[in-house]
Amino acid sequence: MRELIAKYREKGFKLTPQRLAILNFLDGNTSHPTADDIYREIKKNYPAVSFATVYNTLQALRDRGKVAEITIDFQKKHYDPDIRPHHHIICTECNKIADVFQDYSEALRLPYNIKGEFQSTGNHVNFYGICKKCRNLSRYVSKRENKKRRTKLCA
Amino acid sequence: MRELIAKYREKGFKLTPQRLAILNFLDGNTSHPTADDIYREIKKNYPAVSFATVYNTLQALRDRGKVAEITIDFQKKHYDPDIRPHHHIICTECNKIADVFQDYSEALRLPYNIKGEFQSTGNHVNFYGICKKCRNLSRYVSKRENKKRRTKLCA
DNA sequence: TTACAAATTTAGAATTATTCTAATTTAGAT
DNA sequence: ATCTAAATTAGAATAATTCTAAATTTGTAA
Ligand SMILES: [Mn+2]
Ligand SMILES: [Mn+2]
Ligand SMILES: [Zn+2]
Ligand SMILES: [Zn+2]
Repeated sequence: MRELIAKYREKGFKLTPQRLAILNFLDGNTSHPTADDIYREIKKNYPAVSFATVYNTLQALRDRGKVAEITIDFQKKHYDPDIRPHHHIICTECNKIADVFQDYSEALRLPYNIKGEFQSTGNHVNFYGICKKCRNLSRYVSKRENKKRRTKLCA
Repeated sequence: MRELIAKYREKGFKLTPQRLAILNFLDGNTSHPTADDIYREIKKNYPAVSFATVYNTLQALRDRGKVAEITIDFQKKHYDPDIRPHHHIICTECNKIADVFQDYSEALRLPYNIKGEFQSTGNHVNFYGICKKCRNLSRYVSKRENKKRRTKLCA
């Protein structure tokens, strides 16, 4: 945490109590929170905190490459304080997200027709699945609203 | 197109002129349009068409597994009338999206720790890159707003 | 054909996530 | 202690999407 502070103080990143709370919440967090998740958490200790502050801080961190936004949820952005390259798996029942640390770059070669059109700079894999908890629940629950499940282009 | 109509008429899917226009626009379309793209296109021939109709139709198609939504753009949903399993590459400069038809499932094995927690049902790869057009442009344009580029968890 | 119920269309309001604004406060430097 | 740039705040603005309720249309069956 000490180092965190030092790390951010450079580059005119002012450290306010609100920001420290946000930084602290994010540090080592593997839950991929949304802005709202963060807001509700920070509000516990800083009841006057504003939504704008959360967004401002996230933008500041994002612009400095300290958090990543992940494209996995249709409704809202999720933030990831772990900026090491990695992938994600999301439970299609409860939307729980987990990290997948594994480099597939070697295997993810683009087909020739694409290589002519695009110069690839990176890749990110979204895995879909059912988490353990939901798998157990589904024993007792009839598979309702199956038709409403989104069509995913899953391989 | 004849078959398209027959295909949708089953299951109480009523075919209105507006829907036919949408179906027609989507049929074989590889541009991954947003709801707004579709709306603006349909409006050319049906100036009175409503946004709600576009969304309603997309929902109906989605619920019947006839179009997929793709998670690649932070701002809005893109729709894909091609529901064969495939992946995408997006230009980080102009957001152009292209299809990547290649099955990487064999290589995309989950690490053991995840296998215990999730039962995987599918995967989707987002590639990032620069398209040919933007690559050429960038010769003449200074690399502005480089700092504002989002941190992507690219491998 | 005609009649009809159920599905669809529509304008506009509502909702939700995110960004912007402008006045006030605060952090960090001197 | 002073000062300025940066950060905070409430609330308004924006943008994508969904909802509502009344009017219209479709497909079907008499
Ligand atoms: Mn992660
Ligand atoms: Mn596609
Ligand atoms: Zn789950
Ligand atoms: Zn491009």
